[in-house]
Amino acid sequence: MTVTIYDVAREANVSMATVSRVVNGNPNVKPTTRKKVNEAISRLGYRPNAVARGLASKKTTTVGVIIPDISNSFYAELARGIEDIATMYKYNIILSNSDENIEKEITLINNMLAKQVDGILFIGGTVSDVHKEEYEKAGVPIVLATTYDEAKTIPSVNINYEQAAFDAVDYLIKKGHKSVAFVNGPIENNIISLSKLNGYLRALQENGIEFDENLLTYGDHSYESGSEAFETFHERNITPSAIFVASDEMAIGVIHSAQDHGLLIPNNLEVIGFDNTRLALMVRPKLTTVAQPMYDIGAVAMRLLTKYMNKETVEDSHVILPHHLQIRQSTK
Amino acid sequence: MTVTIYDVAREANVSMATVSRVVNGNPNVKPTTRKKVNEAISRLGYRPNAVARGLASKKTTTVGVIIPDISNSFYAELARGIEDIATMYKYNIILSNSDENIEKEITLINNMLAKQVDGILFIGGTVSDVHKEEYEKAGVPIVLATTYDEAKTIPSVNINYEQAAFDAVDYLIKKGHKSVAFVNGPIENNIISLSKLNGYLRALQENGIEFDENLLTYGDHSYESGSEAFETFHERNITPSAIFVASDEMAIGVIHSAQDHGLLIPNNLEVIGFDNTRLALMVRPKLTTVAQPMYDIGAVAMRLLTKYMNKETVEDSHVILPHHLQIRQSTK
DNA sequence: TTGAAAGCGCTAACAG
DNA sequence: CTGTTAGCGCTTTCAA
Repeated sequence: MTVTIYDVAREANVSMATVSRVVNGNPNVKPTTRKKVNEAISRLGYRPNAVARGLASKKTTTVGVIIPDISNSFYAELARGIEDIATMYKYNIILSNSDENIEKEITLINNMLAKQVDGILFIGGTVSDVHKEEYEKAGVPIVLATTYDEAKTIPSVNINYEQAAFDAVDYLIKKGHKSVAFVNGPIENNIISLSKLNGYLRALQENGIEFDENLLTYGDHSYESGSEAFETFHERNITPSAIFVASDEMAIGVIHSAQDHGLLIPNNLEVIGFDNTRLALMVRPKLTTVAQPMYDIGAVAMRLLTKYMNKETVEDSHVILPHHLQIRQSTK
Repeated sequence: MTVTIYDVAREANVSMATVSRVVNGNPNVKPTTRKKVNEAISRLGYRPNAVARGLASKKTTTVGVIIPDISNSFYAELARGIEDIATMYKYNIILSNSDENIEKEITLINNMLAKQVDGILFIGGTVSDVHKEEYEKAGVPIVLATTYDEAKTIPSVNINYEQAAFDAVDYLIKKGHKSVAFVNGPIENNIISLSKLNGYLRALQENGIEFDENLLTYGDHSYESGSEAFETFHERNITPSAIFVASDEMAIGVIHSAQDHGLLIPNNLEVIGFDNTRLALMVRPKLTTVAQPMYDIGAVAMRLLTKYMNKETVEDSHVILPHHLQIRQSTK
């Protein structure tokens, strides 16, 4: 039923080794022989069995991608970058959602390792000691994206989140705002949210503004939690003139909630989001936001992983991609 | 270096067959033996090699998913449904983007087949005769989602797109609109867009309204193309009082463009979108739209595929999931 | 330039 | 209940 390398060998009157050589593009094959084999291959409709190949060669040309949630447009964009580069380098991707749940993550890592992936891309989430242990005994290269381990021992691709948050808040303060609120993402166990917080704090400090904890609240990056965040400020009886929000979707929630309270954006309230997802352009007023090159982060991370998998020497194992403040209509 | 089933067998003083049995949960193992083996396994940190297993058993517990574009939130949501069910049934997913490009699709199918996937999920795109040929010689089950083949020989999961479009347009007409415009998606080679067009046409006909080709235009489902579509109507010097748009993102483009022309939504113009993506709730006015259960389509398609892979009998190979008109603020 | 042969790590009869 | 023995389809020395 299935045609194997033996069938081709017989059909072409050569040994299976020769067939293997032509299939793998080994140059040590006489052109005549190569032609003969290729003809046999197409005549029989032979398709090399990647599983057998993987077993024999110990390479599967498959990488595991652990991503928090593919239905989140931020990660979806990242995934596209990963996949495009993977395809370019002839790798396939096994994609799994972790929901940033440590147990799931560990299970996924083990599952992927069992499938003999040649490398793993770990997106978002926190890198705990448990992860590190797994990675050490993994025996395949790992690259992190939009996250990093505290000790920075694992290669990673990120932007400078601290600086990015600083830039946004500093911009607001420099425009004269004295009370800039901040709606951050979940901070427990999240090194990225922590960095953003640090950037916020530093911007206050460098501008001689004292930190007011009433101006800080948290959401889960959803639109709804953005609305709730604004309500929280409202209930606290504080009316910031500017709000920096840790993601676009939440920022839009904040804006709509503010508008429901009769505020005009940006005249009564200026808002800056984070990520620069497609969403930022699809709302009115268009959202001013910290632009993060999501596709590129995925692409660069995958490229980095290919280097490790090919045992190329890597000059920079901790890539920081540029970010910028994309000014639009939610700020004056 | 890597610990194999042999190492475990030696460590536990049993044969490799016995180890294989306990690893695979075969009941024919004396509890004492099982315990002994399990201890050896954890002592050695043994992890079964799925590639070797796949070669021997001819099952990889991996399915291929061909999707137009994972960065598109519609497909991303669908992918999440697929992945969740796949995980539930212990399958992994190899995910690849096709951009609805036939050549890529064929390449992907062959690549996945080479990797010995146990089944394939084909999302969106057109199912041509070329596809069918590939599928026939594939030897593994295929399920289509948000598309179907003309002859309906391949199992599929969809909503009734014709009826869905009809419902939206009929709703508009019944409200008194005499000229309802339609911004459709690309129609060449796209059976779904075609169905929507048929639904639009039928709604006109059943309500005794003559079709006016000036009221019909096309976009590529992007926000920008939605804006352009409205401009097209404007240039044609026609001012529909209601527009049905084949996707939410385009609908929002239409709305913003209309607003830029001074129109009030929904007072001067009513708009209905399609899909009910998260987006529909994140704009003001909130978008009235045809709700399509994206997650469920993915989930059901994956479930259907598992049935075929397990050779279960399937009662209904062409699943039609329910849709409904979600009324919000972009209609009166 | 080609072939023979030994695995890769596991499953699955078949015996016992 | 357990062990023996063939492969699964391919890559990869090693010889020739």
